[in-house]
Amino acid sequence: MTTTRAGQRGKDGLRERNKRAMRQRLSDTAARMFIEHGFDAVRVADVAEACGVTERTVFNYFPSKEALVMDRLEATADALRTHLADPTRSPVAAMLRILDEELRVVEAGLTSADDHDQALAGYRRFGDLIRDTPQLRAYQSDTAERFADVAAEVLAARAGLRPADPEPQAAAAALLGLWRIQFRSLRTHLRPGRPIHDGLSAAADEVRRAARLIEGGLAAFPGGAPEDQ
Amino acid sequence: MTTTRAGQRGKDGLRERNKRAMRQRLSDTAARMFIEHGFDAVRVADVAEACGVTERTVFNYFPSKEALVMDRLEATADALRTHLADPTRSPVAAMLRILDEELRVVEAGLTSADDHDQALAGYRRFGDLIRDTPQLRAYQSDTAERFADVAAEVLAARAGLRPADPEPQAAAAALLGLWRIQFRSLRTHLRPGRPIHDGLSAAADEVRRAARLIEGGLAAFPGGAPEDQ
DNA sequence: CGAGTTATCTTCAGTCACTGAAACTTTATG
DNA sequence: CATAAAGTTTCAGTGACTGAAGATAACTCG
Repeated sequence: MTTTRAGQRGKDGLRERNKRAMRQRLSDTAARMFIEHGFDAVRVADVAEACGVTERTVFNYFPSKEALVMDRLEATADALRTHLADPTRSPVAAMLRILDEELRVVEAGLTSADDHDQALAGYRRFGDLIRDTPQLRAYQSDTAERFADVAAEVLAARAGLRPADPEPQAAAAALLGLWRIQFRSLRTHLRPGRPIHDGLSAAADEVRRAARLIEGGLAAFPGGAPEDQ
Repeated sequence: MTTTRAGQRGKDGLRERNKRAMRQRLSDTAARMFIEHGFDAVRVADVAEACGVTERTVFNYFPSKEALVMDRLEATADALRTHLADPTRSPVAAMLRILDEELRVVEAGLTSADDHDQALAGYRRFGDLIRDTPQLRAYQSDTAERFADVAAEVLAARAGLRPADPEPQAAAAALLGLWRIQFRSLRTHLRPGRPIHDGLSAAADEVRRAARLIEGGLAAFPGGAPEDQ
């Protein structure tokens, strides 16, 4: 069994580099084409041809047409596992930390571009693509559900409960709500012409408002409960 | 334009009856076949053949293979619109009411059967089918997301906010979490051999525990926040 | 009841995502 | 360089889903 040497397995090597490059190229090309012509109007074979490979090769890299562009979400699951487990912060505080980190990633991506407005427009078009494509929204909500399962697991471990117990489940659902709110809020407030930092803090504000509500409880929902009884 | 007379449009008539019967027959047949052989092992054409119609006809009745068996969920959206809007109850109380109603529907369906254990086994197998079929889970979480949008809309109207505001969004996410918990809880506690009413109240208890948490706020999450600071 | 209108079903031909297997090419290793 | 491993292409196929045109059933009205 002539196997790969332990010293360089997994990282360097021309093979690995090519693979990462091709993966990125496929994803970027697909995003560009989907944005320009619409998700349904572009066949996987088209993306493949545009990258000079076979359709089969695309499916060797990505498990589905949707994953071609939604792959980026997968990073969040790790963040959930890492930060939610920290017992020195409340679950809501931990989630806010995760979301703030994502915000900073977005900020870095946008401000590092030559033309901020152009970068913003690109970000926004990608958001539009997701919003306008049922299959991508479905993919996203499926991902969110997996996130919720991860969160429930971590929270249960913190609290000495089982993941299937109602408290971690309910808490996970509420926390994942914050994630969605930030996503939606970014789409709302990040727009060309508006300063990036401005939009980001507007989004962060809305997330904080939501966080305050679920931290303090829906009993405080405006116009909600009859006070007495 | 010789159009249908107003007096009987939409309800009676042999045509409408046949249509409803065929729809039910397709759905039931599909559920039975999916449960027996697995979702992927049954082609839409198989379901069609078993019902003596063409594959094309199946797709005239249902927009997708998944909808063939997941159609039943759609009723819940109406309940959300109706009950969540009631301003005399808190959002959580209103949601509990909706969930309790669904519980009673399940109870009625199960206790009305000749053999309770058989009915329970059938219910459970259907739950297993959903749990074991990624495409059906995806369909369900997509449906849940639409529910959340409805809930956010209604809650925003109650509170004099816009549906996109963070409070209704966060509240809707938390409330929909309760729906999922009840679903999961029913699957856990409803099992052949256990009295139906027993399983139902166990499920109701878990939902109430979750409701208490989100009503009072995640600040009370066990082992959660450091008390001071 | 019979003719005409309309809704629905069937047939047919096609698109496209996705998969498995086998031949072939490129990269890594001794 | 020889050889193994990994990656790519080619090929052939499955199955969900769609549009269009013709056949059939059900409803309307005279």
